[in-house]
Amino acid sequence: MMELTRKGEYAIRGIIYLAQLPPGKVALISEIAEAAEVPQTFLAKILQSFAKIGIVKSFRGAGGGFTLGRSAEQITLREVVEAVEGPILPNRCLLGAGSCERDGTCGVHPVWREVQGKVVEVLDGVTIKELATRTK
Amino acid sequence: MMELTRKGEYAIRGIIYLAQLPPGKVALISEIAEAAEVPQTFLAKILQSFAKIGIVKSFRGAGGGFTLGRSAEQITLREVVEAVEGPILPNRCLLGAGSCERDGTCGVHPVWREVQGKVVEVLDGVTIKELATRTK
DNA sequence: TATAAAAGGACTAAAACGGTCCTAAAGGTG
DNA sequence: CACCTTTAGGACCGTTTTAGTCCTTTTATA
Repeated sequence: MMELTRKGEYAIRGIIYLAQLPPGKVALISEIAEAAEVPQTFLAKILQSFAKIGIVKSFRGAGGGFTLGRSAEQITLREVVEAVEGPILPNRCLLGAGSCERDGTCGVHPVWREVQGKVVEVLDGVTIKELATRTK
Repeated sequence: MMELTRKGEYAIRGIIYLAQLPPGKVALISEIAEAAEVPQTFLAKILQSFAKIGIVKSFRGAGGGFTLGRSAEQITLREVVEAVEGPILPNRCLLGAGSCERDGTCGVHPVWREVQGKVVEVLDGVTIKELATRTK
């Protein structure tokens, strides 16, 4: 249970590759995909969605490509994972207030909240910078 | 991300119901399903699989039904969840040794291991007994 | 023997996953 | 301006997982 999808895996690999580049360098999607060993068109979708929320910047046309949207130490693993997989949410109950009618009566509720808290804490504590320097 | 499936949700509800019964009482699947508000045939499958691994005991024929396989304080939430959803595994990497060729080079690996550890710790720390007394 | 359960197996609709492909738009270059 | 390069967007698609249902068989009781 709780498995990261390929999409998430690919997203992380791609972003780490970008973080390992000399600052300011623009990388082609083809280059990133090859280096990260990820299907190119699939990665393109992922990075396009990242561009929308500012995690990466994209440039079209000749000389275009992708860069990180911020410095690597300002991007957390949590951000990347949530951007692609949605919020860390071990149970639907935890969504909005009232999203679970059993809310008051269900004793499992606080357990899921704790799990959520721990996972968020770990993923928030890791930056892409750290991952980039540790990897490879 | 990391969402429990309905199957997992139903399994927990069903087992909590059993834990709330007077010790030794045998409950019909129809009774459990109704009380836990779970589709009966679906819950039947779940409890049947639990019977195989001893989390519950089942009895056929008239007067039959289900009971807990052990006392509620000896069943952890982790056990129930893993029985139904498989092992807590935030990333495939963590499976067997060598299941991930990037093993040595990938800096994300230890993060997933930490996530796994925290989640397991929380779920292992909660017994069905606790949930049963807290619920309702 | 009839009846009351659970057990097992086959089946299914719908959603999510893991992509591909094609066209359009935007930005450089001669 | 025309052409080329590169990302953006949308449609599509096969496979797997989810979330069940239904029918038959086995086991136990009365």
